[in-house]
Amino acid sequence: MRSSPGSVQSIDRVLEILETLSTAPLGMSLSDLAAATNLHVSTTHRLVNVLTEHGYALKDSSSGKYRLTLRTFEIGSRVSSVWNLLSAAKPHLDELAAECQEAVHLVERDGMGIVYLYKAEPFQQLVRMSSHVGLRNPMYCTGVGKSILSLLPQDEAEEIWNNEEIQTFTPNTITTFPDMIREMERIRARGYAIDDEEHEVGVRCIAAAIRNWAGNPVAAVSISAPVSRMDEATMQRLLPSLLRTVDEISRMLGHRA
Amino acid sequence: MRSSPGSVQSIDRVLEILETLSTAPLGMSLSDLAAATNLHVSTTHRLVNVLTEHGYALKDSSSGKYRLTLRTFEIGSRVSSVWNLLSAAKPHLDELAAECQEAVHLVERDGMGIVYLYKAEPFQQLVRMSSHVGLRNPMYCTGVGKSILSLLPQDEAEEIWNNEEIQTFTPNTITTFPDMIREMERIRARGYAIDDEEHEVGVRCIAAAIRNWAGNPVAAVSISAPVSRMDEATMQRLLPSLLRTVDEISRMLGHRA
DNA sequence: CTACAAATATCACATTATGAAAAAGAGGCT
DNA sequence: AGCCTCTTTTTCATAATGTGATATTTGTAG
Repeated sequence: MRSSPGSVQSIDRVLEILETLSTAPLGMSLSDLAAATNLHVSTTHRLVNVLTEHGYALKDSSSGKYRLTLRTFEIGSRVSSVWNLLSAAKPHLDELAAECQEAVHLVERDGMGIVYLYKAEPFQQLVRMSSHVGLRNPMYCTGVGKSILSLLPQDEAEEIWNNEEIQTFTPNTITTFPDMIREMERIRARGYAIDDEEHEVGVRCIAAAIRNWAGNPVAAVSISAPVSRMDEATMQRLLPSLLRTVDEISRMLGHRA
Repeated sequence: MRSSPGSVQSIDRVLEILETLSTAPLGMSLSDLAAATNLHVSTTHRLVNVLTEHGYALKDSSSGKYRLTLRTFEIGSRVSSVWNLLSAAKPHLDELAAECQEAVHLVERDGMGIVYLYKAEPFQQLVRMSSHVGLRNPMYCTGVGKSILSLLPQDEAEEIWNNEEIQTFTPNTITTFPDMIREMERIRARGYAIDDEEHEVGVRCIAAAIRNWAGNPVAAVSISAPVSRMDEATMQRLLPSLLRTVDEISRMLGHRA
């Protein structure tokens, strides 16, 4: 009896182990791992050993705990879209960050969410921001996400909305679909999105989408700053640079306006 | 009959599929994938579907080819050592790159090799260099690798050497162990390593190791440049900054001199 | 419309993964 | 030391699981 069409027990389990290990910065003992995954110790041992033999995990000789090696990092960096986007975008993003003297983010759409691919920060601008390369966030609560969402076909946007577990991160978070539809119209009308403390209190950002050769919004760029430094006037001042940057990157991906 | 102790066929196979897909920037059709992995189409289909259902791969609707999503990128970025090192090192590396106006690399040791974690480049300094974040290289042919190797216990260094398939990348590549032992002594004596076109013709670099709380050389930093810009005088000029940088990072990891 | 190729689904079979139980290690306490 | 407890590793009989030949569907080109 197979649980669902196209499911292989041992693989389901080993992937769960991989993901569990990835969230344990200090590593996990075999029994921790078995407890966390609800697998028998014996089974866990066998599976984590397979990961070890393939170089994905190792057993720290001093602590005796299992943790991930850089193998997943290596493979993750090879994902083609990372390459394509980063090589096209990096110089532009560094330039934008230097020009604005604020943190600049590049994200790519991945399924129902977005993943941060790059973060350019001006020197010593040490504002604590929860974003970092590799982080996955939903679309509805971030400037970058909303800018992408607004350019998708309505049914696709709705599907993404419905698949998301809507959380109220701050008082400003958009939590109903009608509100989001109005927001998406505003974004399309002005050509950029604003995240006004919708995900993190105290952080405001402006964002715009990058389009590929087919015109699809595959990625986005944002400029983020504490509200104190990001008032209406500042946003208007930074906007042209942001829009120029996403245009230049879009063109490098083959987009024709 | 199990092929080797601690081996699970379906997992071995799915990992091979994952790795194969990671090297195919344009994606692969099911039959391509089956051919590349020597698996039956039917089996390949089942396994790649498991990856798809877990969000690691997707089937591009226009081309019909399978490729990896950003899931591995996401998980790879969570690997704890990446976090620890990068957060400690990033500002120092950016500063070093700005100061030297040359490309700066941060690598971490992973098993028998090194993996590039970060690359800081001064503006518009577009020299083609094969290195990029996520790349894995052997130790014997890179400055960063040699600087780490030189601080390992002799038996460990020898084990790494023996496990490596030694390739002659350039006329300067060190290809015999006695030569490497002498080189390691030189590196220990002066406190830094030089890669004098040993991996790539035309690229010279200076490198030094980062030590953790236990004194182990877990990572390294290098400054790379075309030979034309990296003569003896330049190296002597850049060295203090490099050594100061690795010292600062080592201290942040708890190393006491 | 037909033919061919590629992708997906089905299913009987035995190979393969499973987990109980036993063995081997690693500390901790008297 | 020696004993006890907890954790990790190995073993092995069992049947549940993954396998791949075959069938079906889908897609593409002539």
